[in-house]
Amino acid sequence: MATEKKIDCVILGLLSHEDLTGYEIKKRMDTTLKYFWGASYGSIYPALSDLVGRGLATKRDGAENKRNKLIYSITEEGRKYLREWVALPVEKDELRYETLLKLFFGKEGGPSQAESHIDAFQKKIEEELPYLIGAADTLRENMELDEAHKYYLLTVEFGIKTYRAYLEWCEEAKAMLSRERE
Amino acid sequence: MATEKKIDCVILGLLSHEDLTGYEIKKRMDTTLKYFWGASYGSIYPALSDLVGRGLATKRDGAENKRNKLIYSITEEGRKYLREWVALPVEKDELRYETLLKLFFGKEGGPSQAESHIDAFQKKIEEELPYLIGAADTLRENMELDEAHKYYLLTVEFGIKTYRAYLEWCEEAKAMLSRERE
DNA sequence: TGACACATATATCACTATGATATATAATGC
DNA sequence: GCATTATATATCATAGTGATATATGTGTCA
Repeated sequence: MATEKKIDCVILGLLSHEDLTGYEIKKRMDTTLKYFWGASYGSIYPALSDLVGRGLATKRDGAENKRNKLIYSITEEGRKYLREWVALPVEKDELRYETLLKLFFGKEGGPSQAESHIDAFQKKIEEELPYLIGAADTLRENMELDEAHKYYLLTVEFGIKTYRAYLEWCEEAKAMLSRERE
Repeated sequence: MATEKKIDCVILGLLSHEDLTGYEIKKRMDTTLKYFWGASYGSIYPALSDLVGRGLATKRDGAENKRNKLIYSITEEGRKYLREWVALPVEKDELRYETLLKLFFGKEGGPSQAESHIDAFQKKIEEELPYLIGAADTLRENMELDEAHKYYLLTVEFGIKTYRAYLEWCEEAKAMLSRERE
């Protein structure tokens, strides 16, 4: 049980809250989870078939419309698997920032190029931060509606905290670069 | 030129500073770069052969000892390739924190389990932060020795800033969980 | 009402990278 | 002298990405 595929665990986690199609799972990944986890269709759909094959999820036809909609639910086995995985110690926390990689080799392009990479990074963070703040407000207002909300809020506050630190760093980094340029 | 393999770019970046063996490249990855990038032997060795095949690096025998030591250098072509990649806009900055994923599904294990995941995370950060602070001090003392040092310092300061934000979050998150438990 | 764009929905595939493992030698410690 | 650790290269099954193909429903505006 030490080598769970992460994709299985994320999917089961999402299914533990509500029944979902593969497409909806991808949407959750691209909105709610994207700040700390990601997944592509190329892993989601095969994983869903596999989970059904292992009895951790079930598939039913969303026959209410003409679309080829397949709705997945978690089974008791699946919940057990999820609980066991959540209880295990974390294996890896990984940050993979191309911005920092390019900055590390920034000598190649010089200070003004480095600054424009920082600018682009800063702009992206500034755009995303309001969504995180909005999400935190919504969750705080609806804390009592679902026990899961307090855990969601924890991860959102992590995002807000780090994004604010990023923005501080952006200003300091740019100041340092322009100071050096004189 | 829009779909460079990242592994090629990191290796060329490291080789732009000094000649290295595959083993030494891995060591740089596991120490200096690990805070924002990673790579395994399984990608480094094949990439080195490939870079030589494409004329972006050269290989020579480190015959000074009996070990099968192969030393790689960057070529002019390789430097050009590196400069072009550094100039291109960043494609992806990705955070993949299993700690946050488990916390997001924290309802499954309850508050005390969530707290112990936060504790483990906090401990790891507290252990690593002094190294980053030490690295920043060393770099600041030797700024004039190498033009690259100011870019290295930029990435180290990013690490320090975010790690401090992480530690603040840990305390707040644990306080929130214990408040909720009453 | 027809046409166009966009969102929904599933599926597959070439390719990138990981993580584990195998193999062997040099250096270090006791 | 022996064991352990560090150095060093290489390979492979597996996980996951990103792009692409295919097709249907939905909104809109002329």
